[in-house]
Formats: sequence, structure tokens, C-alpha cells
Amino acid sequence: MHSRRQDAVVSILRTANYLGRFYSPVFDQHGITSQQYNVLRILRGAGLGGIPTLDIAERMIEQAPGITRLLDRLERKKLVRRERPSENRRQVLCYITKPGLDLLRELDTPVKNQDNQALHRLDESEIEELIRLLELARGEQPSTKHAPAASYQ
Amino acid sequence: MHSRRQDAVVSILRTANYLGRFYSPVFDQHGITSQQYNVLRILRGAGLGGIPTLDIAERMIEQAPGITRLLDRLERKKLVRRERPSENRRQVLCYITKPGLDLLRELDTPVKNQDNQALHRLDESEIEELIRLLELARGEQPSTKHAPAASYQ
DNA sequence: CTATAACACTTGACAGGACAACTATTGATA
DNA sequence: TATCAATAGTTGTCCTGTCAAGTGTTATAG
Repeated sequence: MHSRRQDAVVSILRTANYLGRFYSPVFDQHGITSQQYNVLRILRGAGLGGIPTLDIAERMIEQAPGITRLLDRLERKKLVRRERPSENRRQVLCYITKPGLDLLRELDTPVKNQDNQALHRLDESEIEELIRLLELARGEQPSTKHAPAASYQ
Repeated sequence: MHSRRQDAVVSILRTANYLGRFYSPVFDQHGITSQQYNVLRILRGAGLGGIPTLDIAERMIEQAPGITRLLDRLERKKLVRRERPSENRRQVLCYITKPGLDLLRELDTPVKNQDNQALHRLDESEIEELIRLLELARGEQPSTKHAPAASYQ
């Protein structure tokens, strides 16, 4: 009836929830959400060349419609700029603005603080083991060392 | 700059996301969502006495407003019944209906199947270790054996 | 016994994720 | 070159989650 495997599933979901709440005060204080922060980080990473809308969606593991509207909100806050280049009028290139970069810089330290405090009960080897088990859980090949993610999600 | 602790956080979030997508087809096929399923399970667990709205919210680790509206939708589908008892007209007791119980019974097998397939790459000792590490991650005292959760979340 | 606090929600407004359907471009094919 | 398919987004709708503010009900204190 009741399996440990199911307990593990529940535990993963609860922990994700817990972590969301752990980080959210940092973003709240600056008037953005964690998802908006992630998009801004992706845009900062993309640099001056900008990045098409759907490429952002891909890096976020999210569906396109959400990204369009999330960008709408960031644009309203002047943190992001979008333009449809005349060479290829199908896609929409997205750029982070100066105020966007400023906001990210303000957030760098507090976010890093949260990163360091998160999971503080786990030591280094436990962190590695957790990463390995979660990769297995997602059906991925466990890797000894990971390429850096675009952002914290 | 970039820490393994942060990788672990990202990994937890991604895995939760992955699991959500893993289970959702089962619920989709029966016209409910995973959250609605969770509430129905809680109501089934509560039995004939019913359970107040906020008690459901508590077990779901969710805010009250979401539960009120979720119950509205379940009531529209006739899967749930609510009443304000005359002894204490402040609270609203929620009950699962016959159709609600029938739906849960239909879902029992497919959900159990998903439970068994989820995390199939992990063996028993890895499941135990994962549970332990996640409890630590949430800052809880690791427990050798857990009380069964009300539902999969 | 009446004002006030505490309780148990409910409502409104907004961000986010998901799906389906639609629009506008561009590329490919006949 | 006219047509059709593929690409890249956008719009509409729905469910969920959160916060703030409001309603009705019961308990408490003066």
C-alpha cells in the first residue's frame, strides 16, 4: 500500500517547496519573483546579442506562453527590452536593460548568501551524494561534475 | 561564485518539476489535477466526520485562499460537499462525495503504478539515503521511519 | 451586556505554469 | 510563383499559489 519510494517523491516535492519559500524573501524585497530573477540572469548571460524568447523558455524548462507574459511584466518594469529584428521578423530578441543589470547586481550578494545558507545541514560529500541521487531520480546519467546552470533554477 | 550547494538546490527544483510532469498524465486522464487529487485523498482520510477547510490547507502546506477556490472547483464537479454546521458556524466542514470516492478508487491503481515506476533507477538503500538527505535539507531531524503522508504531496 | 479580539474563512488582484488555438514570417516545393 | 509547411510567438482560458483586505461568527474582558 504505502511505499518508501512514494515517501521519497513526497519528500522531493516538499523540499522544493521549502526551498522556494527560503529564497522568496530576497526577491520579494526587490519587487521581483524568483522566475523573473531567473530570466534576468539568463538575459545577463546572453550579453549584448540578446536572446530569442523561446530560447529563454528552453533554459527555464517552461512553456512559451508563460515566458511571453513574464517578459511583458519585466518590460513594464523597464528591466527588459524587446525588439523584432528586420533580418528575421519571426523572432523577438530580448535584452536586459541598465536598470535590469543594476537590480541583478543588488541581488548578487543576498542571493549568494541564501545559496550558502541553503542546505547548510549537509556537508560536502552529502551534497555530492544528493546531486547524484537526484540525477538518477530524473533518469539522467550521473555526472561527476556539472556544467553550471544558467541560474538557481 | 558557483557552488555545488547551489547545484543541489537547482537539482531539487528540477527534480520536483520532473516528478510533477511524470504524474500529471494520470490525473489529466481523469479530469482532475494533482492538487485536487491530494485534497480528495485528505478528505477520504478524514472519513465521515468531514474536515474544516483550514485543516486541509495545513496538510497541503498551502495558503487558505487557494484551498477555498480549489474546493469550489471540486464542489462544482460534485466530488465534494461542504456545509456550515449550526454548532460552530465559523468553520466549513468538507466531505468527499460518493462520486469523489469512486474517482479515487479508479485512480488508486494507476497512481500506485506511477509510484512504483517513479525513481525506478534508485535501489532501496538509495531511496532511504535520499529521504534522509532531503530531511536534512529541510532542516528536519532525520527519522528512521516516517509516518505515512496524507498523499503523494 | 457590549465592545473587542480571535477565529475561520472568502474575495480581489496578481504572478505563474499548462494547453489549445491563432497570427505572422520565412522556407521549401511543385 | 503560388501553396503549403515549419518556425516563432501571442492570446485565451484554466488551475494554482500568494498577499492583503473584508465578512461573519464566537469567545473574552471590562
